[in-house]
Amino acid sequence: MSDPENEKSRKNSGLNFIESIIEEDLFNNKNQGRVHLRFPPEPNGYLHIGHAKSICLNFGLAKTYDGLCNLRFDDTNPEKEEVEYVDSIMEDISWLGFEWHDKPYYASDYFEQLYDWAVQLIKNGKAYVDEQAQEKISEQRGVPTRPGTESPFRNRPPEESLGLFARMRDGEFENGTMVLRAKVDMASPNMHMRDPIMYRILHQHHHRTADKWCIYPMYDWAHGQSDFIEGITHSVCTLEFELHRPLYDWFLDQLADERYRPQQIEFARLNLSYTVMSKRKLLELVREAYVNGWDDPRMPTISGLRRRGYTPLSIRNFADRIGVAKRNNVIDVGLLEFSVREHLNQIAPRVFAVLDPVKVIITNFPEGEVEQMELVNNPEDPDAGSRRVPFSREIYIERDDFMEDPPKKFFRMGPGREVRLKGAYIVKCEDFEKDENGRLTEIHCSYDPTSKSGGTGASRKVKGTLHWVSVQHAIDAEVRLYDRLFSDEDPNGHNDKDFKDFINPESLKTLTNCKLEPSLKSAVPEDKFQFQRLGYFCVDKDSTPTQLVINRTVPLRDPWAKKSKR
RNA sequence: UGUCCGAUGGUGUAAUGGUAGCACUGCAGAUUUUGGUUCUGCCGGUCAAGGUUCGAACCCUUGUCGGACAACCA
Repeated sequence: MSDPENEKSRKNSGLNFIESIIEEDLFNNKNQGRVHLRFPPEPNGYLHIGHAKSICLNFGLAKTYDGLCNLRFDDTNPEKEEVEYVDSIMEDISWLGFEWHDKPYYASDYFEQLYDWAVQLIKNGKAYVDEQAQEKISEQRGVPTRPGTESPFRNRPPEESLGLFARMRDGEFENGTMVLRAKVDMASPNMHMRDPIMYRILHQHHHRTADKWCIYPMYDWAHGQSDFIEGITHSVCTLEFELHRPLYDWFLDQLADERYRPQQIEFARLNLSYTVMSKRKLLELVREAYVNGWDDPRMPTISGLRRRGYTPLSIRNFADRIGVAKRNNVIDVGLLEFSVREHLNQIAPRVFAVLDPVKVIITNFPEGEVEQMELVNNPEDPDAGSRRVPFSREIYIERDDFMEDPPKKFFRMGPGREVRLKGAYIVKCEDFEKDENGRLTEIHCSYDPTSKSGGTGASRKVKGTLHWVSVQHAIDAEVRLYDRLFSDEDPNGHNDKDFKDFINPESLKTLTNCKLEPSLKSAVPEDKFQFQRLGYFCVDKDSTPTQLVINRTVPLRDPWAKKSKR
């Protein structure tokens, strides 16, 4: 874990409900006082901010209770899973700043053990092979309000099931012709207890076990037993598995005794406003090219946030702040933005960048002269030092920083108005030029030579301070401005519409004529800056040695923009 | 008309029978060579009704509302 000093001090208030459970268990010396968690992703997609909540929870719990946390790939469905995803998941967890215990674990490593246990269940009359068609089984399962009916194969002799199960494994049967079912209770009000399927036949290559298996265990059978094998004490998952818990416990009843037994605990998943969070929907955005890949900076994926310029600490702080509970929640995406700003404010060097440049000529400044202005790199960090920024007769300022007919509260440049060029001189607008379309092309100013930063005339009050870049020293860049991907707070919340109907057409604006101060020349991908007065930005991996490409992570808070919009 | 889970300011989350607090947001002000940061203040909440109790957000009852469950997905 990097930079623990910056980490928010843990728990100045009460415990969350999972911490309460763990402390209670510790007090009772349950499981010999061990605390062992696990993060169990299915490698069928990229990790997103919702997973980050779970990662921070599980690894964080292990850390605070001096326990362990495994990374376990829940790879029991070869139809959807790929090594590409395994790799990205490991990269993302490491990047977030967590280390898994020992090595990456895989549910697929337990296939043999799971098979043996399944055989044991059959022998004990707790499981049977069902030869009915899928539709038949589904029909017999009934509905939540009505009990199901038993399969005609339910009470076949264990020897018969044993033989069939072995032949299933040997590949004698086609996909979908047979399943192994647990014999629980077809009349249970809990659908998951109505003789759930433990194994299905799937003649499918697996990314780790290759073609060794043609039967694969279902989630309910694989997951709890994997926890059991790994010695997991607290199996933390999301709310939708609540109804699975009786089955989780039922399977464990067949194998475990009171000396050690993992416990499933469910918490409410993260929902973010203006965002979709399901892997299926994110996949859809990628496949249908609404975004440019899983790591598109507009994606709520960890890799997208990384490319956007988020830091691991900012995400961890976010996870701390949102808390953990069982009620459904929607977190304002603004809280995530607050968390990056908070961290970037501490660490990001300030630089000058003009995104929409307009030329200013300082008419009384000597032609050909260049002054090196000393600028502080980060007022929040005295150790960040300072740098020299060249100033000359022609500079760029932001088009937005000039108004021909400004309102009284506009503290920037306008005809006859004085503004300070940050770190340089106070200038006064004497004149401006426009083209035939009325578009501003050039501003003429005079400067006060005594007003140089630090000089005698510099202390006088001037309403506005602008950033600037010297024309002859400027480097060009492409800057990508991102906005939320969806224009609706809850893109999933409309029964009559698809979430993609709410994609924000302005979620990406590309600016190609941006001017940066020369110190940015050596910047490399993932370098982060505050473009003074604009926001936090980072260098994108699309940059080339001759062309910088820069992403806007998040704009600065801007009360003026908010006010002037009204 | 089943089972399970949940309900505290706009959004989250604490208080575990004893002053409803914190964060984000919003609003107002101070500081500021970033309309940033920082600082100060303000607005704003226990789903409802009964019950237990000296005392209830917390315990009990009933109701209301919301969510989850009917893949050979996880």
